[in-house]
Amino acid sequence: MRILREGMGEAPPLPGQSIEAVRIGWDRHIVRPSVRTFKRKLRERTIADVRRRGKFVVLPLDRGTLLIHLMMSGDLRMAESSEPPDPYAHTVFRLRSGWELRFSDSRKFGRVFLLDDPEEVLAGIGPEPLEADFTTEFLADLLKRRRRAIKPLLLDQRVIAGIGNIYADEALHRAKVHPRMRSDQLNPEQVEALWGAIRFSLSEGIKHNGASIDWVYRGGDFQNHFRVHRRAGEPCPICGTAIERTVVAQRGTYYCPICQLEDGE
DNA sequence: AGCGTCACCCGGACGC
DNA sequence: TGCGTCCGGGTGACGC
Repeated sequence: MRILREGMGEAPPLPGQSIEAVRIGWDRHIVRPSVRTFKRKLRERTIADVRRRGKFVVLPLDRGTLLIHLMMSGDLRMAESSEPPDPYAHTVFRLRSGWELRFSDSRKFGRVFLLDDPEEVLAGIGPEPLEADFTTEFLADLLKRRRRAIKPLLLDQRVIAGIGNIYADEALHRAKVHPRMRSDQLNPEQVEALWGAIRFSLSEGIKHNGASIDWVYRGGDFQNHFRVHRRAGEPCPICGTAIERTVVAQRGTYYCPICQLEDGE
């Protein structure tokens, strides 16, 4: 996990930083415990590590664990206390070092948990698709045991961790699988292709520091590498056909009507 | 089990 | 120019 630094110079590593105080500008950022307890408990705790599990940023402390879900407009960055305030930094961890960890979130959808045991929240999340144990056989078995449209399945965090709308669209296009195709209908070649496509798309996103869509700049530029997502009307990079937009499970869905045939074998 | 719908939030795009 | 309205992103609650 990399925490971007705003402005010039290098931010100190987060592990080892101790929290002096927390400022909360939007109470509903804090899911639990209550804002009051959250602030009190965090004072003088030390951040021990920076990890990721699914879409959560995981900050193990000397006692307890912070979980932060950025949703789509959230952003974590380090800034010195003297730097101009960020009007969207609704939750700010002031550190003893004079630095701040700012959770900026213009649309206020993000959420923060302080838990004694992070498994209270993380236990329900599916396997990590970039881990070695996420094999094609594992994916094949998982898809075979369910009968639902492949795209909502990929988005279901209980099934596989960390795939969002962008990555589902990109992976399905790369694997040439129609977003509405039933998961148990994919043939072995399609499963193999999807396995690679999921891992490739997520790795690309990480390599590019994620995507910045709309006006919400989050440091990354993966949006410049989308093949289909948000590209309705533009040519498919494989066959040149115009990319189409449809809605699958209430989510905007972009696909190539030629490469990703609904009943295509 | 899995689908549809709604709520949450707000900047930008669009229409008048 | 200044309004009003709609959209979308991830998730959870709720009803079927």
